[in-house]
Amino acid sequence: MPRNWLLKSEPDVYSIHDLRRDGSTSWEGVRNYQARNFMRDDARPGDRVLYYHSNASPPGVAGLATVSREGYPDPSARDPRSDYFDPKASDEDPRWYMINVAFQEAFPALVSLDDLRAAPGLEKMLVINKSRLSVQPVTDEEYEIVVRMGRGERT
DNA sequence: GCCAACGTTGGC
DNA sequence: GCCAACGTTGGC
Repeated sequence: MPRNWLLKSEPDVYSIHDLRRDGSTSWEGVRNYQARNFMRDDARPGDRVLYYHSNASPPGVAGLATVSREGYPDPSARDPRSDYFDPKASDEDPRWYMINVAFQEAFPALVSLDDLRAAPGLEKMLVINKSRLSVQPVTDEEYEIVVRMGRGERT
């Protein structure tokens, strides 16, 4: 059974439309231990992804993706020229991990954070309460509700 | 191992 | 651009 995740990206940096253009991408640059652990330990190919635009107006879920590669060391942590360079990362201890994600679909209209807050069944979504976590698990029920909202289906 | 200082995230 | 929330760092 695939798991469900919500991944945040700032659309000015890398939006769902960039992902559609590229087909897939490596999710580099996550520098938070809880988010890292989810990618390193739990994410598997075939897991389902809600693609969330943060720092946007409005913020919200912009589409769907899938995990296309399980967690592996994030090379940007070892690259001194990268914005994501971490001098404490090493070959023996990569410290930071990333996954690959593949484009699935862009919603016809954004499911805004306000929409999420207002939707029955989403009261416990982490994005509403633990808004800073950039990789977070989503329950099957939450996933289905958000997908229906994103596709404009009536419940 | 505590906790103050600091840096970052992200909604507004 | 502001700033509250919160994660991380480092001195003790």
